[in-house]
Amino acid sequence: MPVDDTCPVCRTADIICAKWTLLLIRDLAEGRSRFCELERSLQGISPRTLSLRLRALEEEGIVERHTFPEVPPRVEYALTAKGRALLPIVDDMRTYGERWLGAECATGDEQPVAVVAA
Amino acid sequence: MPVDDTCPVCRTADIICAKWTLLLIRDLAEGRSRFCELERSLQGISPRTLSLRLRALEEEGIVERHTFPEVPPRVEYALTAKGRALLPIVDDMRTYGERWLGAECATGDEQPVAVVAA
DNA sequence: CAGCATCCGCCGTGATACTG
DNA sequence: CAGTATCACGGCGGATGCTG
Repeated sequence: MPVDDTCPVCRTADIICAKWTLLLIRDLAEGRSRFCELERSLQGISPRTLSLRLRALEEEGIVERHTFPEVPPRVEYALTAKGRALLPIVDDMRTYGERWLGAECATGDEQPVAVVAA
Repeated sequence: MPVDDTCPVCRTADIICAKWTLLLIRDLAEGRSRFCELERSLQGISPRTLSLRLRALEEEGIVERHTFPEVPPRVEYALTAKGRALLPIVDDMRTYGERWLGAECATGDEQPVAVVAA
């Protein structure tokens, strides 16, 4: 069900549209790096799902995993350049959400502020 | 399972992350407006899903529906201002897809071009 | 042409329990 | 702490058939 593999928009969507993924990237960008830390921050996520997301993003080269051979074991995750390159999208989505999905603006024919968008 | 309703990023994601939605918005932006036209363009979509998407976007105020009382019936869809405000996000996703998901750039530590991002 | 109704299969997600 | 294994469920999306 690839929808359209040749479409760059879809390829990007395939990566970031899974549940929790955007939040995860946001938290990673904000400096959260350890498994339990992310687990707490993304309240409600199951360890299984968090693990799946982290693994998938790692395989995409969006997240880097650093293991420290200590006891107790410590693992830290961080965004790669490819991961940080997603942040403008996240920011745009935040801006859109704030402008158009803030409260009761569902009519669509009034623009709350300016829609200049450089 | 609202993940986080208070997060504008998530509210935006809830809208555009459904399957076909991004393609649909893109096609609408490119001028395609009739049901059968969209159905052909989004090859593989079922009329049910297209209808669901269109309705959902209409309820969000992202798409406007114009009915023409003719025989055979004609209906045209178009993006509202709120819908057009999504295009920067789509563009960013396209840009990201082209830069980072083009072919074999999954390592994440080489940036294909510049990552300036205004 | 532009849909809606129904049925069904799939898989993404969550819950829980266990391991190194 | 940092996960994995297993199970079960819910809902999305597809297929088909019919209507105005």
